[in-house]
Amino acid sequence: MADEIEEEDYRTLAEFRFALRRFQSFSEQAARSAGLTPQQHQALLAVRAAGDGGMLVGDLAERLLLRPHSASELVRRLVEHGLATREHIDADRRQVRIALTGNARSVLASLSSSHRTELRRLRPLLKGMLEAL
Amino acid sequence: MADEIEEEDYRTLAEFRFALRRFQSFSEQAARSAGLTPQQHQALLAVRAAGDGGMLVGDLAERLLLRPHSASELVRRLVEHGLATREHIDADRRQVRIALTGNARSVLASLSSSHRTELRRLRPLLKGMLEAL
DNA sequence: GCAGGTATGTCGTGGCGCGATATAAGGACG
DNA sequence: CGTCCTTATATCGCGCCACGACATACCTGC
Repeated sequence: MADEIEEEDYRTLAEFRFALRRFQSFSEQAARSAGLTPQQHQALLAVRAAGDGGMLVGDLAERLLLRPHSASELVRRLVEHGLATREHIDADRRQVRIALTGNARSVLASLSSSHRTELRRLRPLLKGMLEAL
Repeated sequence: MADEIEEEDYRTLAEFRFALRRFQSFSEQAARSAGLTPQQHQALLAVRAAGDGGMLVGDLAERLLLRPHSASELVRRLVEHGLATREHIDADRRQVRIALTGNARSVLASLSSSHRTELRRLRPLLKGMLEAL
């Protein structure tokens, strides 16, 4: 498909993936140091980014590219760890609104700050790799 | 740490992660359609990018950010699926050189081509997100 | 030639997403 | 206002994969 791939293209693709893995490895380390699994961190970020109205379980599934029932399990683990609360909404009592606890917001603020710093550090590298494709 | 994170920063970080997940979801789909797990795809790419000399198990671990024994298991699965061969090297018989089979090279060429196309498609989006950080 | 380090491999475990299935609530329509 | 279909979330068992702990083979300094 498309045109031919040359030796250098393989190297470029491999380097790009290596850079992504390093970022994700940084992120995973940071999350675990904060007492979260990487998925829990992503869930907190997604909910927080949705704003004060919070987020429904189905919306979280959509943002994390998970099946709804997997998002449901993830939310259950968040609640177990005191990071989120669940609440049936009145308009449609099948739906569940997720809200973050104060502790979760605090942990996420710290994680987000270090992530922004790391991403700014990696930005030139990543931009260079995107050029090379 | 660093300075304060605002609402918009959360949204930016969340959007960036969402874009990464979409790329990885694309990649995972492509790999599975080609009969590979995502990790197997990454292993093939790393070995191929290392050039004709092939790659040692430990080098693969380093590039995939895995523990050496996890890379060893990954290579075992590659061999099981007819995607790679293993060979002890003469200079140091503890070390194992990995080489790709013709089938693996063929599958990887196709995957790499579609990945390059997809990455070029995503490039403007990703560059925009890097700017926004 | 052996003590200790290094490269790879084996085995059992745990976390997480999924498929299949369940529960519960809303909606359409007679 | 019951029947049936759809939607939103939840439960359960399973499979995959990376890991820790440990094992094995081999190299290397002294």
